[in-house]
Amino acid sequence: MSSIKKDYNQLLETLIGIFTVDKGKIKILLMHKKTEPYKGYWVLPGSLLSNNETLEDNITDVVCDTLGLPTMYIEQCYTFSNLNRDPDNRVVATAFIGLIDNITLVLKKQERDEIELAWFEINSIPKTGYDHDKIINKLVEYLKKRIINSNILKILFPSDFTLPELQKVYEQVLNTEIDRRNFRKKLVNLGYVIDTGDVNEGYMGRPAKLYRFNDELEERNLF
Amino acid sequence: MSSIKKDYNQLLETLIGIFTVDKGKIKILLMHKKTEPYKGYWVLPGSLLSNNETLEDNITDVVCDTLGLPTMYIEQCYTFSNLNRDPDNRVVATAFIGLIDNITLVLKKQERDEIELAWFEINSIPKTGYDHDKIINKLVEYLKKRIINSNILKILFPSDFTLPELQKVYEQVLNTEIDRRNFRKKLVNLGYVIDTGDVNEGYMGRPAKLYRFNDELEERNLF
DNA sequence: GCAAAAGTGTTTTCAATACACCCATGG
DNA sequence: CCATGGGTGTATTGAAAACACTTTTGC
Repeated sequence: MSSIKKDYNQLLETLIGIFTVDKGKIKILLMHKKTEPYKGYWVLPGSLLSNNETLEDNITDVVCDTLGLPTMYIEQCYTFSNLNRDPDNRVVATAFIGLIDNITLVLKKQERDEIELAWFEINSIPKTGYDHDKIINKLVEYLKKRIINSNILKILFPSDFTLPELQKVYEQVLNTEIDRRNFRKKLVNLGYVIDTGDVNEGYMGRPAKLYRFNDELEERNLF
Repeated sequence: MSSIKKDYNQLLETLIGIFTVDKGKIKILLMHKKTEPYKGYWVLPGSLLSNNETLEDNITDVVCDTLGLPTMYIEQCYTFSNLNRDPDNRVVATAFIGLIDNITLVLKKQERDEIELAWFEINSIPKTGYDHDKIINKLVEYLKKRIINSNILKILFPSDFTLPELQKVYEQVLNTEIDRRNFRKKLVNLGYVIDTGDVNEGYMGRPAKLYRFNDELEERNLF
């Protein structure tokens, strides 16, 4: 067995792209790297897999313990195995997406200072280390597909969102403009969202009504 | 570095579910295991990842060299990392799907005899070794989603298929019955398939017309 | 001529699209 | 009262769904 392990010996790491929506903009959480290699660049949070944990356990620990974030919805996306992803070792990386709504997030943040984290709009990714630009691209495309083909937006919008905000997300994902009246008709008339009766005051212009997703609705492609 | 490798030292393997469609039935290719553990059980083909290859290179070699099959369309699906997947070692497995049309397949098969392979309908999977039943399930679900959300059926039906055959595939994937007239209307009237002018003779009943997919059509959810 | 399987047309319903004006708030 | 952004209704088009009979072949 030990002879086998010499020829077949890779390191395995997890990486996570944590996404949220802030004022209708999809954002990803990146970490500022403080050590070489790629010191000063931005990278996806993650860690090496040890022998006594699953990939999912590992990435959950990264989110909760290392980043100090609340537990959140996580999905595995893709495993990257290019030979020179990491300049020092052969490291295979399994990448995840994590989703957290903006409200839950604000409540629990800022418990730790030794790690510098920042949110970036997915169209304005800063200079990244390793092959993380490629991985971020894949994660963003994966997220977009999932938003279109499933109802995971419920996770990013647990309650009390406005239709203009939701529409902006769909416009980013679909890369088109959507007619406001038709968007509203679709979501409200087909029963995907429910009027909470509250409105979103304190912004410019007429206050927007607040909605929540209808939980009883089956998963279906909306667009 | 070597101290790190002691704590973080996993084996990584690839596995592949190769799918085809035969007379409207979706089938998966499994391998009869000739050695312990799980001797006599059926498993997904695969191999351990060595240090100088990517997962994709590795699984392509399995398909072409080990199984003696033609190169085919391959997609990565999921990475399984449960601690006791393999009774002997900690092995993390990245699973792929491969798609091959029945015609190409028949032409190139049977070049090797030392490996026993067989096709199984996805609703009649035999007794499997390791956690491969769970992995097969995931691969089948992944394939179904991809069939619904993309146009990969073009790969399984490169040309000259009948609409009743294609309909059977959709019925398996969607787990519903589809009206023959509406199915035909949708695919033909909306330009997804094109009448080749040939027919499928030699079977019972009226011969079915042969179609091919319209290559110029954009990816879209049909159902 | 009978069994097996495939092809065909019409009507109704509902969602998709296109499009312009009015309303509520903050400053 | 004006700027900003949000809400609303109608008409048209096109696809989805429901539904029954006829055609071609093998035996």
